Amino acid sequence: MDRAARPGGSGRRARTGGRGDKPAAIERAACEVFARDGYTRAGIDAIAAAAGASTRTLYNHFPGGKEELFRTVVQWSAGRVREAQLALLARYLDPERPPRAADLERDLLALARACAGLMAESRDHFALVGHIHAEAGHLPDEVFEAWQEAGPRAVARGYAAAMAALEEAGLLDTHGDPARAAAHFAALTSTDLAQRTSWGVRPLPQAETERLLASGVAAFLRAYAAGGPRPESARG
Amino acid sequence: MDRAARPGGSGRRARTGGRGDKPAAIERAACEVFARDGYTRAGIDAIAAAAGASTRTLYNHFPGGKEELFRTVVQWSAGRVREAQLALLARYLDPERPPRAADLERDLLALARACAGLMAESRDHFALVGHIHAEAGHLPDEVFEAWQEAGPRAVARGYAAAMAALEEAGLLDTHGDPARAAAHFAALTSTDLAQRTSWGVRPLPQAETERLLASGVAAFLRAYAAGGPRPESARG
DNA sequence: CCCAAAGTACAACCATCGTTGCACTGTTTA
DNA sequence: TAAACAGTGCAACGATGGTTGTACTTTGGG
Repeated sequence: MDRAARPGGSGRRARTGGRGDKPAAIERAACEVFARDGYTRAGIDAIAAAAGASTRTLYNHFPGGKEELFRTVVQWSAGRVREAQLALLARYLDPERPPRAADLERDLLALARACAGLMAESRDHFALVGHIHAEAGHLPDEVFEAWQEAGPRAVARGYAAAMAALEEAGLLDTHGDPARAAAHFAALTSTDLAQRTSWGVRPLPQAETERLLASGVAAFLRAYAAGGPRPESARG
Repeated sequence: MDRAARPGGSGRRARTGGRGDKPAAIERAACEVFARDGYTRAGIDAIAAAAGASTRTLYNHFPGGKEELFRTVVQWSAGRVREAQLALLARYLDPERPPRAADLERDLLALARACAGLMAESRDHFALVGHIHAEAGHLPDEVFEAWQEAGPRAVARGYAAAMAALEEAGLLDTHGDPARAAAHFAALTSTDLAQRTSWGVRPLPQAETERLLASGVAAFLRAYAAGGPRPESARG
């Protein structure tokens, strides 16, 4: 944590010296390597090499070794992506200004597309998530809990709130459970996509992605749109 | 493969000797250990010990070592569970005798429950699936392909056919894509459950499972039921 | 100039692990 | 009884990999 503020410098140059911030470089590299190889297969040497640092420097900054590095990276990555996801949510489903009914599908689709785009950008993060799930049985409970709280659960709460707001605006009928509706929206868009691409590892053609998202949003609206008129894509 | 028919015995006792079939025991044990630990973390010694065999015996039956053992176990497990899933599908959604409209939700829910039960029984298999996804980048493409063909894709085809049959019977409107409808059914029931339990590794209270399945089936029917009367659970 | 801090290269230690060879023990079959 | 064979215990090899100590270089500031 708090790598920004450290003893020694009142800000002049701190330790972000000439050739860049080593600890940050190590974290980035560790994220890449852990994402690609998983905890067990990932090698300290590979991480250090990817960071352009020596093994010794790595241990100087992360005395806890591989384990501390993994915990740090997981929390860091989860936080980063959570913020990005919540930002997208706020951008496409601003609770202050709910869309008109006719625009709901368009906005949800834009949101789903943006999430898919984020997934493609944050390939490393989502690959890491896959490894976290796979190794769930070997992670200390507190680490798993901390990750879930910092990442998925926080995002889920955000989506639940957005669904509740849409219901408030008369656009959705969540059938009494906004959180469930949010989970179903995720299942019909992100989750399916994640599984098909093995958490961002295997590519999926653009056209297929598009169809997947469109049909997911359409199905969601058929299941959760408020009583009124059916969405456009329900024809036929 | 073909462990049943081997040279040497015309069937009397073959090699399934007094203390049980070693190769089968090794496969079972390997499935357990690979499921629990993943490919990299799993140890040959641990597998041999769990099978009640010596390391040497293991290598006598699987000269390809760890890799061959993994490939064998993946195919074996995928085949077993695929058959079980298709059997459940045939039992609860017999294409020959589609249910009456009023019973559709009941039958789908029974199917989803049965699948969840199978997931709980085949904990090892689904944990293995998690590891396969996580290690997708390190598996030879042919292995990954073979697994997907022997498992998920075969099941998906079965579900798509079932959805088409239900549409034929006038019970569903798949909106032109039975395969997509099948994927959405899976996403709203199994997939969501799988993620919540980290592929069967982490437990989920019975009541929560039940609510998850019921709401998933209900949402699916709201999205895909044929024009007629809304399902019972759609009452606000 | 000297010091302190950060970084590096190198080597070594220790543990784990996949794999193999070997000698030995049973049990079945000819 | 001897041959054949499944199985075992044991030791060893080679490789990998996490970790640490040490001595050396670089950089910036008093």
